[in-house]
Amino acid sequence: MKGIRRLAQHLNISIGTVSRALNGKPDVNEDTRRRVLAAAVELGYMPNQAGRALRRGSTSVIGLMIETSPETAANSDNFVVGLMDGLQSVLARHELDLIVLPCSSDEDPGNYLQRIVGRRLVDGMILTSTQHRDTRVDFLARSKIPFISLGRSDAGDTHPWIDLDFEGVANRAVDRLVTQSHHRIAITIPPTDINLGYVFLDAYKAALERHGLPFDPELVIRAKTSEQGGYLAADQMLNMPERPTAVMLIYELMAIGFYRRLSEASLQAGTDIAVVGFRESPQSRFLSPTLTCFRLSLRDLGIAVAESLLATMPEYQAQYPLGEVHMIWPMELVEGESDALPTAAPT
Amino acid sequence: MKGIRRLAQHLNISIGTVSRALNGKPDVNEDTRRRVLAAAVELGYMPNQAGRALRRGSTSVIGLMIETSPETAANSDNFVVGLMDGLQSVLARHELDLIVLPCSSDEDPGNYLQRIVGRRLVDGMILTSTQHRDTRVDFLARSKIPFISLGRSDAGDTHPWIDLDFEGVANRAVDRLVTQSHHRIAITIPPTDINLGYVFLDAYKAALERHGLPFDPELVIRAKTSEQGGYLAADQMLNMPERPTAVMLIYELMAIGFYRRLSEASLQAGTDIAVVGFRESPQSRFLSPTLTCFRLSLRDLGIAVAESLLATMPEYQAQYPLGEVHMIWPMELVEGESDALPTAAPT
DNA sequence: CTGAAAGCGCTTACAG
DNA sequence: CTGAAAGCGCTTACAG
Repeated sequence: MKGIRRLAQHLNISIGTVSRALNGKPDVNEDTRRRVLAAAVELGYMPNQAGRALRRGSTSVIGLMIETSPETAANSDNFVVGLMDGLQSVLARHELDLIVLPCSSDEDPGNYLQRIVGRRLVDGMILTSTQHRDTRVDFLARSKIPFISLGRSDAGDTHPWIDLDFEGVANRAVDRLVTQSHHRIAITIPPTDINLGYVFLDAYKAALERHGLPFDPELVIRAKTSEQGGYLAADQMLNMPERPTAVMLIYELMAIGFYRRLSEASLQAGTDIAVVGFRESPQSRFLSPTLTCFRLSLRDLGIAVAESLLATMPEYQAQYPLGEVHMIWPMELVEGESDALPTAAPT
Repeated sequence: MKGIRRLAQHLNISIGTVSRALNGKPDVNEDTRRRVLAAAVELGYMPNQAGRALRRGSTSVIGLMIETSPETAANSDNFVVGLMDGLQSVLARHELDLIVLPCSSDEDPGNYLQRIVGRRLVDGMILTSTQHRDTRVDFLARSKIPFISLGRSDAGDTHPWIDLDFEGVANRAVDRLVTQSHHRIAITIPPTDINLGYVFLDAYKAALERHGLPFDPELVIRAKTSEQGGYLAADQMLNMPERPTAVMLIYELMAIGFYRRLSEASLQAGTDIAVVGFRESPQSRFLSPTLTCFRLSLRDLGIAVAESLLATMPEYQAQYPLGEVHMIWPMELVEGESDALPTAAPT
């Protein structure tokens, strides 16, 4: 005898009553409920997930899909782990559990997701590393499972998403650099099909145009979003016939490699070339020079993502009347030393 | 009509035969099997996890528990994400899925684990951030669920574990520094009860003793395993009346903050103070000066962890006859510039 | 080789 | 307020 049956036998009542007591149903004698709850703790009873999910038709589990290929591992994980606490703080209100679903580099993300969703492992999904053309989005929309993506895709506003304010970042970075008299401003974008690369590039072009600056495709450097990518980006820039005087890095960790390459050329960020990073991180504050970048609260973002997901789930949408969320998450400029040119470069 | 029933109806055969065909049972007509497999793909059928798990009594899911408090998030995640690909490469052989179970900072890790295991969400568990006195280990041992911990605990060899070679690292680091004529060698250890702090400290003491150097408790600096922790550790060292000439940092990211504080004092690692980091990471290679540290393959470690876990599971142990694994994972010295003192300090 | 049936551990209408 | 029973979607002895 095990599970709820054992508990019921121990108390000498039916399993139905035990279940009702445990699940907080109203029509249970208060004394019975107390006895059941006490016995559950005493015997360490936990309802079997499979039995419960099968009967209920839902799992009370929300999945967060990440990719674990060595490249993405190096970047996005810090970001994603930072989100989790915020996500869980919302989900915990409703006794929903968060599980992270890592798609290995051996498996196609689309297939992986199909397996997870097809098996009904989760009630809702959160996607990360959204691609420009992302088949996962189409699949989830077709399969009617509640989901939200962290990042837009070319599917536009046909599904819930929250994305970082790449436009704002590009605008303010370019404004700031132009004010410092820079007019050859490079950017790095990821070499993959991740959507943020597209968004950032467009925003950069628009910002240049606003300032009447020409767009030079040579100044768009495709580089891995890693320390090494930063190193190689710096290398590429140093070898340009007409060297840019400023650069915007799309990932904060790239700054470490970028700085390294500069130092090998006896150059320094801030003094010899202006560098603006993307997301503020512990690293950015302790690098020398400190990195000018943009701040956001990962916890608050996690909370917003979770609430926006719940807003699409029938059982919870009354509590989160947000509709289908399409949201740009603001980021705040943090001034560092990396673009503080003491004397503005002459135009 | 849905699930396996729909598939069976579509093919006009019984659900039993469908199940047997899908699960590769031998007593199925090959033609029938082909038709079933084709129809499953066509209709996008995936067996419902709850139904399958309930019937089988096992989930085919392995859990990897991590902690998502802001502090641990900053460190261990890079490490853990790096493991995942190796873990999955082994688990995939047996159609086992890896899920990551993040314990939020609001919840007690022991309670969290009890909930997960009690609900039978997974067939086996991998623990990380093993504490010196780790109640999770005791709980898992009592509940008879297969598990392995990444890191030893004070429970000793009563359960499977794989741990990094802190002893070897401490030995080689001290040897190397002593050869460079250092005799005041500091170390940092985490301010928490995580077991690696204990192991590292013991190994450090033993290494000093081997060289006939006195142990000075003042040289053991408790510092957060973060950039900021590194910064504060450097600060503390600089203010010591008798300043250490070398330091071993227990986490690689601490070097960034450590370097920053040195640069604020117009000092440099390698020239003014020898720094040895712990695990090699992309950062360590791109810092200036590059960090002397120790290399390991996270993928291979992940493979070893997964295989050692399977070795404890009845269905798989014949394929992985490793017994109960207690394993120290070797690490290889990577020479950097951070402890390359051009002129040895006089004794 | 295939089908009919039992049963995994729950939750929840339904009777009483 | 409680109990007995049905049934969620599977897998697997058991018959044939």
